[in-house]
Amino acid sequence: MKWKEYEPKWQKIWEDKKIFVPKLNNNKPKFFLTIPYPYTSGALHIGHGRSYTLGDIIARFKRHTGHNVLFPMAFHISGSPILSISDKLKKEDSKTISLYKTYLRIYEDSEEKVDQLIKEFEDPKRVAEYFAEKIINDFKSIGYSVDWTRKFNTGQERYNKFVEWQFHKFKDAGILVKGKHPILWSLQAGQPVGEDDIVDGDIDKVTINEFTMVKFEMDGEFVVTATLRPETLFGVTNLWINPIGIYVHAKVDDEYWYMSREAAEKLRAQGKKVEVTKDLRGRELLSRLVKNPINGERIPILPASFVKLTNGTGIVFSVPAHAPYDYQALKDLKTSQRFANIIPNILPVIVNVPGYVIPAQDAVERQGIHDQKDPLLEEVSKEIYKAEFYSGVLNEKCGDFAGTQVSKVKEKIKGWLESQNITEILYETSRLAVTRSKNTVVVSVLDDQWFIDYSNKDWKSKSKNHINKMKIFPEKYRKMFLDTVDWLDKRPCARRRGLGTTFPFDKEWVIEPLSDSTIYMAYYTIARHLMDIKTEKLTPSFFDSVFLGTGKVKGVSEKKIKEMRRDFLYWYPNDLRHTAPAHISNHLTFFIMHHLAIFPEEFWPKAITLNEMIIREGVKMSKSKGNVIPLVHVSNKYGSDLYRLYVVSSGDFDAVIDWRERDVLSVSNKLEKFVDIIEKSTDAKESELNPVDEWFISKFYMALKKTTEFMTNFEFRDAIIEILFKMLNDFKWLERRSSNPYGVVRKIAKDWLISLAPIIPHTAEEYWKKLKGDGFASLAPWPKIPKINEESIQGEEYIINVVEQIRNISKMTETIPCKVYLYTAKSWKVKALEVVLEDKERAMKRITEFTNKEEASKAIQKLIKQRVWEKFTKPLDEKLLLNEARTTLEKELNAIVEIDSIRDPLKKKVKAMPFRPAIYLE
RNA sequence: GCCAGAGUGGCGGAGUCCGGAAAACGCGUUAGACUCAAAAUCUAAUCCAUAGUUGGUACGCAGGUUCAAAUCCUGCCUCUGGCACCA
Repeated sequence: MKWKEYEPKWQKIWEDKKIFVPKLNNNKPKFFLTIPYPYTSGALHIGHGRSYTLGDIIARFKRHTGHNVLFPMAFHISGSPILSISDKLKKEDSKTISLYKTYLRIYEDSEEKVDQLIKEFEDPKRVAEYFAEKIINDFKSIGYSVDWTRKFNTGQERYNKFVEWQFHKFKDAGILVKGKHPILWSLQAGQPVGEDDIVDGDIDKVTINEFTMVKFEMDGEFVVTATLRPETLFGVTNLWINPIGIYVHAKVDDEYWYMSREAAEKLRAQGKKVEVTKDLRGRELLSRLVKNPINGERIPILPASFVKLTNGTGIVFSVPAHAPYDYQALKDLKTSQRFANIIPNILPVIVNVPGYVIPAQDAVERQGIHDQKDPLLEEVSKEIYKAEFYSGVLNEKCGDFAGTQVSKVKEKIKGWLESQNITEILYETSRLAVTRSKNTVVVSVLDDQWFIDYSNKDWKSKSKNHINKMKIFPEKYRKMFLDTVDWLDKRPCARRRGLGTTFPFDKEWVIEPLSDSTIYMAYYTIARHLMDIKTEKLTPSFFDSVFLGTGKVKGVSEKKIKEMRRDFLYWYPNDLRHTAPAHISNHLTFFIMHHLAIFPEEFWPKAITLNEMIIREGVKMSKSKGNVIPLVHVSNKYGSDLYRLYVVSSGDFDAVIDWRERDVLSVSNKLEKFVDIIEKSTDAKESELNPVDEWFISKFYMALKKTTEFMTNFEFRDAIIEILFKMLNDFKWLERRSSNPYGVVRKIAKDWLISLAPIIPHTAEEYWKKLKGDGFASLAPWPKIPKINEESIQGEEYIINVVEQIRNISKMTETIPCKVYLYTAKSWKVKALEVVLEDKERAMKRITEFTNKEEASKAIQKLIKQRVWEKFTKPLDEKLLLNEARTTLEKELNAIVEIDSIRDPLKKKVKAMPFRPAIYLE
């Protein structure tokens, strides 16, 4: 792996000569490329590297094609992860300590240094700084052509000022709103919890479900049930309570409610005033009658063991015709003496579903379920729910809602019930969850939450319009963007904890980490200037004047503002943003929509490209599996050019690629071979070209032509197959046929290097210098394609085909020939070929021009069937070609070759066709 | 559950947009060359049949449209990803 030797050298030279730090230049088109800045909580791995590598290849290719390229980078430190790392280290959480020790050992040799850093990491800023610095080195070691002079991190005050400006713009645009919002909350600690705080939160995600609480009146008080299917309220026959469960009687705001003890706690967390007046067992309420709030019907409270106290309010209403659990519980109760006379005996069907009469009963009977403890009930409930939701229609028992589909009317019914004061909302976690410090996770409702209101219709349609105009690659992701715009609603944009920018309109809040990273590409354009301006001068009107050309600025010279405005106008808009598809449903869509909300149209983003992830030996890389390859190991273990080449050659952007050592080795061998050929060619003398040499050069430029197109379209894999893998195969043939193969390569060596330079820049640079190329390979213009000699290609392919045919026959007959007879086609057949090549549609009409019309017609049909025009433009002088190639053929076949000999024992000569000589082996 | 994407040799995958000789490129396997030997490299073979440039079978399952379907349409099965406070 030679490249490992010269890679660091070139990285240093590039940096010293600042060749990737662009200056404003009006003689070239500009190209501004960004990739989301990395989050600096740990070491990056080869999967992250894939996106940055592909982005770098784009940047480099654009430089070759005459663009003035800006490719900057910065770091993200906002949000809770870095903060919680420091917290956990402070609390001496052993898991976190050992995880971070492993991270640090990637970079540090000495254990003392590791211990010292663990101590330092109790300050979150140190975590962020440390990894940012390491990531810069990692990126440099892969050869990324980044302009580092514009780097920053999202915790810096200057950047915070910029984000504040962004939020002022949102406020002006009226898309910043305030309201209630449910969040996951630690009951005992009284604070929000994130996924990383919850036990197994990363494996089994906890989400928030919205239950509807229905209040059933009983003597001026309420028995409160909870449900996910409020539309079934029309078919209620009774309530279910768990007889052995502990319930409470409590004053809730101004009413008295019965519910489980857990429910009381949850309600309190959700902002209700709850005073428990007494505890009671569920059985104490059995047989009592409550009033159905929608029709005044009096229904009994009955016992059921399936009712869970931790779920909802611990009391549910029973809809036996539609809920399998209810149906079964009722059936189980039939044997009970005590409730015999109050058990409802009709099952009111309120939803008509094709395929069912009484859905719950039908399903339970079909499955042969016998009691309410049967686990199959869970499955059956899902089946019924699905069937009713999609194909169910409410019937005449449902008042004004009769005749409508469940799926369409569900939300309406919910709203109606709420407006009638019959129901209230109860938020519930999707599963029971505890925090790492063993606190119960509940849902709390914040009532002063700030949102960005994406539901704005104009904004949505403007966004969709623009997305349709953008270049998105791979194209298949476009629909995902459009869908995201459709379902985006109000989204909380500030949080109670985490690093980042203080929310400008309420200092208790911090701007949420995805919302602070959507228009920062604009910040790059002026980042260098901002370094000499005092933070307090960076007011909203300062940014107005730089980015929008509107505000009046105090304390910053007009000249400076003008310079910044000029830089911004030069570089903006962002020509391309490259990242992973995982970001579509949030970051990338915000990126687009926020630009639309703040900037005029000429500054809206132009294009987005996306690439999938990397797995290793068939399995996902993850910390827990311990199979992660950190980016920092790449340059030592494989070398950067190999990594880059592997990333490109093993899959298109939208394919998940598999890092397999075996394949890496094979790509390494290819690269080695290429380096070897180029190396040898640097000393080779050029000589006069033979036909086979012409063939190779023509093939090269054909490949280059395709490659140029592939590179332009981001089809890097196809590009590398054409210009490297196929050319290496062709070189093998050249080596066998040509008297001076390396001299031939010498002729195209520089062009070959530049065509590969975006992908293997170090190798390109190294040999560019050896070949005495001008300046840097990284900045050299993309090679031009000369006129291609197609005949030389056709002639050589003809010979290759002849060899193949001879081998074929030899294999079939299992004979190794010592003499090979080749016969070329007769001249009238060559004429038939000409006729076909001139105009294949009219060929048969010219049959009259031949003496033997029947034979000619057969020959023409055969040629058409063979589609000769696809490979050849005109007849070849086959006899000449075969004679020229005779030595090669004899060497290849290890036999004597005779051309158009009179000896023809099997009468093969008559079978010869143009391009397909007849063959006889002896 | 909702939304999206994907199912092609022993394997990774081209080809699907826009229907027109499926399997490019790579891996693996087999044989040979070079080696004391191994690795690497090179040469050849790798769906079946065949003195050849030809015929047959095959692109998740079941249908449909068409002269022609991996490609378009309908239904089904399986897998993967995203789903909002996670960066």
